[in-house]
Amino acid sequence: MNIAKSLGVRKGSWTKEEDILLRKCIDKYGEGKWHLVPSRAGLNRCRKSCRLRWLNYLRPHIKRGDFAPDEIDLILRLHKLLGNRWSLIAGRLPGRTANDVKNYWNTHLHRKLITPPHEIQENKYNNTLKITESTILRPRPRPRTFSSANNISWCTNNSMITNTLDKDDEQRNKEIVVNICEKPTRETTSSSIDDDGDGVKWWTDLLENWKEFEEEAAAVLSFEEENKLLPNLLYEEHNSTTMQHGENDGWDDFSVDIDLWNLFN
DNA sequence: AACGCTTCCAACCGCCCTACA
DNA sequence: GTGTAGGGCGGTTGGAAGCGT
Repeated sequence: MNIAKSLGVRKGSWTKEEDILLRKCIDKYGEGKWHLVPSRAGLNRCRKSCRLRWLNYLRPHIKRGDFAPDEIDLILRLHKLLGNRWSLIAGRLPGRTANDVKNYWNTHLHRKLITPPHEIQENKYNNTLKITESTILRPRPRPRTFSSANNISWCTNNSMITNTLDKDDEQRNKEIVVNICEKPTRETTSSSIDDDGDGVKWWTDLLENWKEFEEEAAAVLSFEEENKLLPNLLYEEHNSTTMQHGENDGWDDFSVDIDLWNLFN
């Protein structure tokens, strides 16, 4: 049963007046205590609706408009590393919200990744996804978040990574290892992007070299298996971050706080 | 101009995690 | 240990806007 409906809570698009009321309320009381926000602000909205409106639209410094090539590149790389953990990905893109990133992925990048480049070219004006057995994506296990750095122990053995995952997940985890070990340079990244100004070449290369990726990843994985290096690598990356408590500067809510940016540079 | 189809994105939904009683 | 409430997340939806015919 829909509680919102049963209580007569307003739904749908927000009006300017509602935005003003919500903004005033947050200015006055600060973020948090969302259950109190509707009454404090005088809004006939549920707490979740208020929170979402603030986080995705009203919060200061939110960037709107097209994604820059650098941002697209970062999204592609982070998605390869993290999967659909939009809040983590958005945390690495100043001014972008998880919803923005998710929407951008679903409307622009996802389709490109699952449609071969020549088909995109051919279907320039009608490149909708053909639903076939091979293009239907199975749902993934819901990603878990970890509340403290102590939980870095999740990677103390490789079995955790592959336990509950399907084949796609295993593939992605191989890629994680490749990413960590190779640390692709910024120069190669930028030049790939600049080739077409659209960030397309990077993933085209990835698709073309998929076999190589697989082979390298398999080799690295078996090496890891023998030497148990992955946990140490991650742990060192984690410890190498020198940020003091409270200095996260917007890089919030990344419990397994590997410095991802460093991984890419 | 009108219609139908597609794309985009703001907002909602349901679930999970954590804290606390 | 159990139940509950609040916060947060990813997946999905619905309507507006854009586009082609």
